[in-house]
Amino acid sequence: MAPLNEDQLHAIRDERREQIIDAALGVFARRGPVLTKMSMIAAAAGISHGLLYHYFKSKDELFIALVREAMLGAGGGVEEMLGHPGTVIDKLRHFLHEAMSEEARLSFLLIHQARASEGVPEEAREIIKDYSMDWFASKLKPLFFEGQRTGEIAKDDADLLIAGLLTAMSGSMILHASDEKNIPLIHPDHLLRLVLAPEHVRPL
Amino acid sequence: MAPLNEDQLHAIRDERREQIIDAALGVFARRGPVLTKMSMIAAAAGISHGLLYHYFKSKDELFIALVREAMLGAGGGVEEMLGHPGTVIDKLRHFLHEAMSEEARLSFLLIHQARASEGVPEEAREIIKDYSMDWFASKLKPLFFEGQRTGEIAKDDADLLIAGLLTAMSGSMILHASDEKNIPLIHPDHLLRLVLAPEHVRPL
Amino acid sequence: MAPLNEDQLHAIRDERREQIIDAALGVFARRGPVLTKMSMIAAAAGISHGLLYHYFKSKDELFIALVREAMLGAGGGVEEMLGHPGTVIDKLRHFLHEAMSEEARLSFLLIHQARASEGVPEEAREIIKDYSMDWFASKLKPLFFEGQRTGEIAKDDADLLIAGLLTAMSGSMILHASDEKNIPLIHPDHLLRLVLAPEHVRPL
Amino acid sequence: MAPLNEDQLHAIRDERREQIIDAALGVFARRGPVLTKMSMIAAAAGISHGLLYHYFKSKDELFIALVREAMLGAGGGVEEMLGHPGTVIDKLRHFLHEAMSEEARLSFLLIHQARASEGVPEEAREIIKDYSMDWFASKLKPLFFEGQRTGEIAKDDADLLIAGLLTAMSGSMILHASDEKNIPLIHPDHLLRLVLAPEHVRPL
DNA sequence: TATGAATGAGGGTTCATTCAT
DNA sequence: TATGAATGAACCCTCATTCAT
Repeated sequence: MAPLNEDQLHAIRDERREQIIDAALGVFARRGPVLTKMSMIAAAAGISHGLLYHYFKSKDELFIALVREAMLGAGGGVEEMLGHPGTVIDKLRHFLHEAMSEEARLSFLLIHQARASEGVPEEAREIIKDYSMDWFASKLKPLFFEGQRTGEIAKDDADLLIAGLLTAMSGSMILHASDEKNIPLIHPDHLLRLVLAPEHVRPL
Repeated sequence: MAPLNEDQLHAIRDERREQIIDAALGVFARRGPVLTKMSMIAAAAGISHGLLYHYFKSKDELFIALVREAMLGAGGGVEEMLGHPGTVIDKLRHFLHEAMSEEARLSFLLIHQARASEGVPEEAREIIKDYSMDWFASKLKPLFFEGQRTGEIAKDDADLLIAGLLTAMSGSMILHASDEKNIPLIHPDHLLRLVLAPEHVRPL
Repeated sequence: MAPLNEDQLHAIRDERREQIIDAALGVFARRGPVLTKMSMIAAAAGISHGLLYHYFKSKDELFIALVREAMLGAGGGVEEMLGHPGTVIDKLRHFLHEAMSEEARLSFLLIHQARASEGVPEEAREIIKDYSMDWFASKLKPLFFEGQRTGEIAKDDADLLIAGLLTAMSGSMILHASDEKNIPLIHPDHLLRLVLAPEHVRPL
Repeated sequence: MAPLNEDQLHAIRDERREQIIDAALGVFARRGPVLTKMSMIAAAAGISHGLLYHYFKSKDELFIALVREAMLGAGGGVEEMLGHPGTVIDKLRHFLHEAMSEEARLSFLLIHQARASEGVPEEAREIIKDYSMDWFASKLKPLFFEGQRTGEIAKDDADLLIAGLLTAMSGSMILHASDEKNIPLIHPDHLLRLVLAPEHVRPL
């Protein structure tokens, strides 16, 4: 019954924080900030709602922390993709598979919620503004230009291609995550067709 | 002196109803049923919140009425498309342009909200169940088969193609409707590429 | 299409007022002032709710007018009873039959509502205070004294006898008027037993 | 440091629940379910209205809980009376004293409200249907028959006697509980006279 | 650290009352 | 006189947040 020592407390603290963040990501991503109730997060994390407030000052702060983390992941994903070996198509395919993977999807949805929902705290808006669709686009543009040079990418306006690709991807993920479970996720290789030059389109 | 006559009252009622429905469609479509406050609809319609209840018994009833109307439009749009003259591609392009047009978009979003949101009244769920994505798919499938026969449509699994097309379209519209106004709507002709046979892909 | 002349308007006005008062008595008596909605009175009177306000400035004023009228009737009933021919028992039996008759009952209930309900306008309270149970008691007391002298009435404290008789009567009428329609009205001759000397008790 | 232990929490919960039930009984019994505002109960219990909802899901549920409890008491009271020692008159007098006692009166009024008021939740209606006036009557009838055999009870129709007794009692209690505090409760022994054979009537 | 009792602001809905016609 | 559209105060209920333990 000796009191826990400093390290043990620290360990508990970190573990709890992780629990909460995991739980909150799942709920916020699917429901958006307003429809997410603190009690849902507490239940998902297996703790009392009171305890949430020891780790995060408010719902807004928790949401902001999640958005911040998700943005790092998303930004990193793009960087990582650019370093992926292979052709432009290889890079893009890799990126799409990554972004739509089970683990990344929640972060993507969260960012969508932060972007599209009502009742998002101002600070969260600021964060995603820095990594907005424009930011993605600016990162992808050189890649698209190269793809157009090599003939892999369609010759249309690169901005439109990129925006189309990203919104179609996000949109499909959003719908797939909605309650109607029988809406399938669009296949990354199908998505790719939005931007491929015709001669590179392959059957699935 | 005399009270308003039958026609005048009718005119007022119809006008108000229209005002409310227009206002409510805009708010519901963007925010979903729970985040939509009756006061927002009232403000958008330029009336007091109390007056809403002269025209609709409850928020749920209003939402249901809107969904019902939107479903009529959506269902009709598909039928109309099938009767459109021209090739399979012509029909599809026509459909996409219609569905993504300024007027149709809100209805589409509303249906999305009814499908994907929390707090949707049971009756609204029933209505869209009849015209679910499956229903759309079943209508489009013969067209896709024909397109595959004529070589206009890619030879992949028709179900996947259809689901991909529809979710990409819906998703883009959702994102575009969100508050961040600089997210562009995907171009219908780009969407079409998701399903076209390569040799039919044309630059925008 | 000539405009109505003064007299016709007056006639209409009186008729409408009567309609409203009749309708309102029925509703107020059964439901009490707060649970009575102006729309119920309007419906019962067969007019629009707006028109009510041409005849009575407010719900309170209408209720007060009804209470005033009912109190007159109730007071008159007592006076009339005292002048009724016959023995003390005859007078009392006559009074009970009158008070519990179909026509008088609504007025009685209304007074009960004014006495017992929440949300009764102050002025209505004032009116019935003037004709409160004390007033009734003071009118009945000489009669009871006489009855005790003649041996018709039990020898107990007259105040208690009177209060018991009146509350039992009112109470039975209240329950009878409630929605559960199978609660029978107590028989006036049974009520009488509450106060009769034993040797005057007769089987029903 | 440590959270409250199981027992302490339980104690608080029970105490609060009791507080609320007591407060609610007083208000519901006097005002009926519709005129009772949750804020009144909260004020009477000395807590915030929000806290009410930690203990009872809704106003209806609280009312139903009270009715259920009151019916247990009322039903039990009748059974207990039948086992009371002494003559039929002794039993009845005991019953009347019990039913009109300070503690029992509020329950009686509550049941009256559940029977007679508007806006009573369906479930509450179901509960009292089982113990309706008919149920009381059926329990009392054998006793009255016996009393008529022994000559204690008047020879009139037993159903009418019972109904008269019960409604007079209820009615008096209702009036007595109303705000005008100077309406005295009818004396149980006076009530008894409604049903006694003349030779058993005694001065108070 | 951890719990859950407690509070109160805010949103849906009803209904008395006003007012244009 | 007569109608019903229109307003807004007040009530039920939810849920973010605080706090005693």
